[in-house]
Amino acid sequence: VLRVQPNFRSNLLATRLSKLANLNEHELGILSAIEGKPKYSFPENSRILNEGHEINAAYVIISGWAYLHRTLADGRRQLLKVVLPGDAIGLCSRSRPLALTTAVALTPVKTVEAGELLAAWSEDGRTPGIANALEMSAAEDEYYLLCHAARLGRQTAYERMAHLLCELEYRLASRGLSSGGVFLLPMTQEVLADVLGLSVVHVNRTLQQMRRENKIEFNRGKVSMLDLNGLLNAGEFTPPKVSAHAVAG
Amino acid sequence: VLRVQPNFRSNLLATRLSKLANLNEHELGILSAIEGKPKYSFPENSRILNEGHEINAAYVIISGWAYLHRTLADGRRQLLKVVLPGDAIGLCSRSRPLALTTAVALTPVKTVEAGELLAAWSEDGRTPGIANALEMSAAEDEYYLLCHAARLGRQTAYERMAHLLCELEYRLASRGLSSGGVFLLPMTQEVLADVLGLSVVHVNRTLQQMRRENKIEFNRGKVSMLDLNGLLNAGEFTPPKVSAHAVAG
DNA sequence: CGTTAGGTTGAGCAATATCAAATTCGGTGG
DNA sequence: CCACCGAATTTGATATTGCTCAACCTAACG
Repeated sequence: VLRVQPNFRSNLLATRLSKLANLNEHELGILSAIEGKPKYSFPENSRILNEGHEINAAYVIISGWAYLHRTLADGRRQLLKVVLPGDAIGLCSRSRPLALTTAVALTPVKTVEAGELLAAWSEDGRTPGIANALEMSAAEDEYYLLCHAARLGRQTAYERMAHLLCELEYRLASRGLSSGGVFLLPMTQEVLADVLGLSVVHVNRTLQQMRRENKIEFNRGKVSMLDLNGLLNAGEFTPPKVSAHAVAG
Repeated sequence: VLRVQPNFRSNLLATRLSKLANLNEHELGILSAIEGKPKYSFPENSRILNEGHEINAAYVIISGWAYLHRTLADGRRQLLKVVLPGDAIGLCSRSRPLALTTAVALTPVKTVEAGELLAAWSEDGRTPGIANALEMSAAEDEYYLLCHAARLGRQTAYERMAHLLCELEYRLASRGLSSGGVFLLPMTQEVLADVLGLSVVHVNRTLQQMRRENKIEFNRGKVSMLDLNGLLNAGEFTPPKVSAHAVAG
């Protein structure tokens, strides 16, 4: 059986960061060393960070998905960021940082500890590429968060869903985890609802409308975006452009 | 006539940053020198940054309010951040940065150019206090943006309004621009609607409900929060706590 | 097979949007 | 001082989107 898409990629970190800035051999070495470090496993639904608690380690996700969220007193929940393989959690340069949100494993998650990234970020001299790439990555994160706010504030259910799918596809593609609009999406409709600020029922109906219109397939955690252009248009998704520097191929 | 609250404060920047980290005399000197620099004026509704365009200067707002926003193809608009006196616009350490959102003057705005802040941020050795304070400030900005997303995604109109008013009061108070829940709010209901992801009419009705319940007064751009606790509770507002470090009084 | 989590469906409802008109308010020119 | 103007606010009526509740279905898994 042909695997449409790998669940696991080695070189995730280097793949991703080298698209954000030019990295030299030394820096690539550091990144692959980080990926080779011992793995920390977080079971599904376990907490990786607690809002308000001190952050003790910077992690990079090697496999699995996570999310940042906030919960209101009566239980209403809003996801604030979907964290993909290759993303960091708790990578933060201020001193004695407190977590601004709670982070939870959406699937079983494996991470490596990535203090080296923090070191490479501050010590500008010897790892300018990594420092640069991390800066770009942080800016992209901010961009996606801004988009998230605009989505929640001013888009309809259909538009939100389209925008989210486009965003995920785009982010996954840059890690080699999506191709041709086909990717694994390990989210229940309830989780989607809490990303998009909608009810489960309405998410269900929105997905059905997209299926009816032949925009997507979505079964057993696998999405196929049949009409990527249509969705990009409906959701008005625009990929991040955070710097005027070009990255050499 | 007693002025309830000053429109203009000298020492805005030093006031604000010294609440975020301990600053030495040298650093306080740098900050007040920045505030003394020549002013750039932006008329009401003029653009300060354009999304996607390169950022050429870092500004600090000395007087007036601004906002960051994004607009959809059909004109729907979502404000993403309200920028207050003492806040920076375009303070950004990556190389050749592009603006992630458009910035617009909500009122006439005066700024100073603040390249010194960028310099003080990177050159860690001699201005650790400023570097630290800027780090904290950036983290608080992120916190407010996360709150904004949660507000838009999962709170009711009434809760959103309560949360926003509490946030603004809190941020203004740290600059000496609010006391006892009384402050100037230079926003039309239409702007409030675009902050909160609501229609103007609904903003109007929500404000009226708050007036009826004696939670607020809001006339001619002046807000009095008559029941601060009630509003904190209704909006579930929590001030940012971004670091475990205490700041010496 | 039975159990269970997740997905689907229908009916009714609540929150909020839209539209259109009326009113207030702060200027501004006569 | 007054009349007028435009912007902002307010109001009422109606429409729509998306929510809630409850039932039912399906597929995976032990």
